[in-house]
This record gives sequence, C-alpha cells and structure tokens, in this order.
Amino acid sequence: MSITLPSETVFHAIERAIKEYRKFSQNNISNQIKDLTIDQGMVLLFLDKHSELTQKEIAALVFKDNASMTRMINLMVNKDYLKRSINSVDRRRFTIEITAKGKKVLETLPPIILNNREKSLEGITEKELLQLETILKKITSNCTKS
Amino acid sequence: MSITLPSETVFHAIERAIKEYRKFSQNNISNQIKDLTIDQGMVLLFLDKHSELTQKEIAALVFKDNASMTRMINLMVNKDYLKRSINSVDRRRFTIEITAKGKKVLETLPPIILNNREKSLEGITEKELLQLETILKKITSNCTKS
DNA sequence: CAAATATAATTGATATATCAATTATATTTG
DNA sequence: CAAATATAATTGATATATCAATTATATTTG
Repeated sequence: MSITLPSETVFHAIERAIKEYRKFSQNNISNQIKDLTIDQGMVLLFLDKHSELTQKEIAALVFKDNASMTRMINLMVNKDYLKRSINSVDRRRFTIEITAKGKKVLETLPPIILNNREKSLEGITEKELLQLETILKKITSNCTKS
Repeated sequence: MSITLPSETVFHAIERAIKEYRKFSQNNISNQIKDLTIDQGMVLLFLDKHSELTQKEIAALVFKDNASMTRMINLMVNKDYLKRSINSVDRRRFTIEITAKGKKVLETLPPIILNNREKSLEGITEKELLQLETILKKITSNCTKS
C-alpha cells in the first residue's frame, strides 16, 4: 500500500477552497476597482479600522512576512493608496495613512467583499460554519503546538 | 455597522490552517531532507504514481499555473531530482522521469508526510473530517459556478 | 490538404514569498 | 549609564505567482 496522493486528502480540499475563494473575490473586485489586489484591499480595511497598526502587525493579519509587507506597502504608496511617515514616538516605526484615493476605494470595496462572502457561503448553515471553524482550529493548533 | 474584518471570518481560519499545516510539514521535511520544498515533494509523489503526467496536469494537481510549473521543474532538473526528455508521441510535451536521487527521496518522504497528516489531524474524528470536506466543497462550488 | 485553431510549454515582466543579513532605534541589564 | 540585547523595518538573493505574448507542434475544419 503506497501513500494516498495529496490530491485525495483534506488538505487539498482546504487549499482548493481558499484558492477558489481568492480567485472569485479577486475577479469581483477587479470588475469594479482597477489595480487592487485582495491583499491590498485587506490592508486598507485593517488600517481603516486600526490606524495605529505597525507594518509588522498588518503583516501578521494578512499572513505575510515583514519583508513582503515592506514591498507591498511600497507599492501601495507608489499607487497612491497609502502615505508613510515616521512615527515620532518610536522612530523605528512608520505611521501609515490612507490617502484620498485609498478612502475612495474604501467606499466601493466593503459591499463587494460582503457580497463575496455571502455568495461563497451560500447554502452553508450557521451550524456548519461553526463546525468548520472548530475543526480548522484543531488543525491549526495541532500544527503550531510544541 | 462597518464590515467584519477579514481576520474574523472563516476564510481567515481556512487560510491559517493550511498555512500552518504547510509550515509544519515543511519543517518536518527539512529536518530529514535538505533542499526539498513540499510542492517539489508532491510533484515527486504524483510522478511516481503517474509517470505519464504532463507538466500542465501536474500543475493542476498542485495548484500552480503552467509558467510556475515550468520553472519549478527546471529547478528540480537542476537539482537532479528529475530528467526531462521530449515525448516522441506528442512533441509539444515532455516526458518527465524521476532520477536516482529523486527515487531516494521517495523512500524517505512518504513516512514523513504520513506523519504530518496524522499529527495535524489528531483529535479530529472521521465524521468531522467528512463534514470538513463537505463544507469546503460547498465553498469551492459556490466560488466556481457560473 | 492548406489554413485556421488548439494545445503544451516557454519566456518576459512584475509582484509576492522566504530566508538571512543589515540598519536604525529602543529597551534591558550588569 | 554603557554594553548587550531586542525590535521594526529594509535589502538582497532566490523561488514562486500571475498575466500576456510567443514558440512549436498537433488537430480541426472548409
């Protein structure tokens, strides 16, 4: 008996689901907003609600490392979504502000995202959603413990 | 009422679980095999069982696009895991063979992967696993339909 | 059969991921 | 307090992701 192929495992199903959701979301975003990735959109959402976040904290929220976040924010500054300025309290940090263009996006983006979530979870009950989260958290915890 | 932050959604939990699983797996692989990524390992597993696969087909199995697969296989050829030769039946394709070094890896890798799967699913019942797959497939189907 | 179309793979450009090393500043500790 | 250590962010190198264009070959169609 040889090993079950990765394509037959639950990990494959997990990866498939999140990738299709990302693709679906990105398409729906791109239809209305030019030149914005989901991840960039999420960065805007987080900064909108928590303006004092450091790059490191944002990175953790969107599953990136600091190096990726530096480059992502560079891009977003170049595209005029964000403005970076030195934080006078801790000069190792930056204060990141959302520009007028960024704020414009924040008017259009949330309804698109809400719709993405709703459509992709259609036919799934509240109970199932809770089950899903519970099981996923077990996997996460198994992989992170020790 | 503003939008629920991405970090509070089930999509975040999905992404977290698969990323932690990948990290966990990669660590366990790297402990025993130098210079092999999970994805490269999966390519070896697939080719081992289905030697006639085209690059395009392998790409689909590991969620990459053709361009990424081309580069990944280039690397694996350079690292002497694979050998590429023209397919005489269809000269657009390649026949990809696993080298002796690749076969060596295939002796060490499966037990590591089995252990990764087992450990990461510890405490999760058969029933829960089925529920998980069912719900994930609903999401996938919602995101791909139309 | 020749022209049109399709397919497998590659290439180029740009973005992102990952790791290690580095820089600048802040905090801790002897 | 000075030296050691920690932290936030950056940079460089290399791999991977994504899109569009290209190349080479195969298949379809008028």
